[in-house]
Amino acid sequence: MSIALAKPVTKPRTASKKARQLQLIKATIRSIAKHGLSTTTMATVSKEAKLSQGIINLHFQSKDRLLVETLRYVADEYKAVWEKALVDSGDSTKEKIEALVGVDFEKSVCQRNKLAVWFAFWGETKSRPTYREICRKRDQEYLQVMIDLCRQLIEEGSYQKLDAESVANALLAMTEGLWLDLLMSPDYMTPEQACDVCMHYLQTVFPRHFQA
Amino acid sequence: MSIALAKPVTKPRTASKKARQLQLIKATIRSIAKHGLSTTTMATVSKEAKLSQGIINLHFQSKDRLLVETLRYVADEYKAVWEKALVDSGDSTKEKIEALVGVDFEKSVCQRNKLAVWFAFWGETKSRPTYREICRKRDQEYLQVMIDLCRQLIEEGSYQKLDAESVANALLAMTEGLWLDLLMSPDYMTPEQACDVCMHYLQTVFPRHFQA
DNA sequence: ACAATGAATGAATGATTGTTCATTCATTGC
DNA sequence: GCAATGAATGAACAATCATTCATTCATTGT
Repeated sequence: MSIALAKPVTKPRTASKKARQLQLIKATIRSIAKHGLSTTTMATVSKEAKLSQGIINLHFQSKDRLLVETLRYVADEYKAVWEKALVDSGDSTKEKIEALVGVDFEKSVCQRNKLAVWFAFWGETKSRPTYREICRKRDQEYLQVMIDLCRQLIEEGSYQKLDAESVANALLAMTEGLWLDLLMSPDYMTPEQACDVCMHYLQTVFPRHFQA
Repeated sequence: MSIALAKPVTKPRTASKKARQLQLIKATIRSIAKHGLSTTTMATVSKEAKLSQGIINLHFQSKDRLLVETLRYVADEYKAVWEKALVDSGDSTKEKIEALVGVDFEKSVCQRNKLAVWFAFWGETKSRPTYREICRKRDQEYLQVMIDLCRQLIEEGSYQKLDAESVANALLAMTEGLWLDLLMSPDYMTPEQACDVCMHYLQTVFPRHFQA
């Protein structure tokens, strides 16, 4: 008992740089979700992280860099999740598309805090080229994979009338629009129902692969 | 000549309350599009309106009210435009749906400044109930009309497998997602192309009404 | 003409915000 | 054990911001 109590009287004040930065980024996500981007301050973030005022400038130099790194973190995490889902999925084109769509409505991606972050930064893209480029990159990478998969499925199923790019664009746009519903009206629709809306679209577009 | 010059030496300083408020709201829209919501200040707005600092508090009491009234203005304008489009459209259900979709990609609605305003406020909805309610109301009113039209078309065309609510939700989500593309990557897609993506969706869902 | 009205101004004010830095404190190597 | 190191603190500072208000000025009624 006395041995067990001996150490933890003083809390360790140091952590590795990476760990502190991650802690601050996660606090930023919570702060944006809780207060909005326009009222997220150095104080709200450091308070959320239960650390002192100066800590952000120590690790990120400025508020601006913290915000950019937060956006980059969410974007990288998103990419990592769908890349893993592709690897883990079945080999068929249909299963890969299914896995990709599934990711967008999965817990780690489709939680309101994360959605709030996406929309917060999307709202600033017109005036902030840095935000815009990060967001566009995310979109383009995902879109390219989806286009390729759709093209493959169109060949496999001889859906001659279909244009892969249009279908992929429609699917991606639909997902982002459904995210807005989930952010704004979480009581109106669950992530599962939102996913069903996308699957329903796939059924009507690729009837021979996706059937009810 | 001397008579023509006599008057306009001094500019009129007074305008009706409504006119000034509208001028300030339009300046707010431009400021949000140019600087983003989080760096839109009383100074950027009054400067954009070419009026003095104190003018906003005179007409709107606070910055907060100005922002809420700006959102309300954009929402009301949007509703007015689609209600007019419905009245002006042909009588058939198909034409009404077409008119409704067309509005979303029409100049007055689908300009980047307006889109920037929508996304700016959407990004804050999680933390600001007032914003959320205005945005939800807009969504719900439009959605309800679209659901009713889809239900009618499903009956007319005997599309037994279709669920009106799913189709309307998918269409609305797609539109909002396409708005994001138009805001972020205006060079990748034109409003006309975005509209085509929606029309393409309608073709696959209601093949007997919308054909290529 | 002139006074009364109220819209508009912009300098001043106080509150908030991002950033800095001298100091504190836990950790590491000797 | 004892310096040396550098992570972390939080009070202090400068900059920015929303708001106020005494003053200016165009308009309207008499």
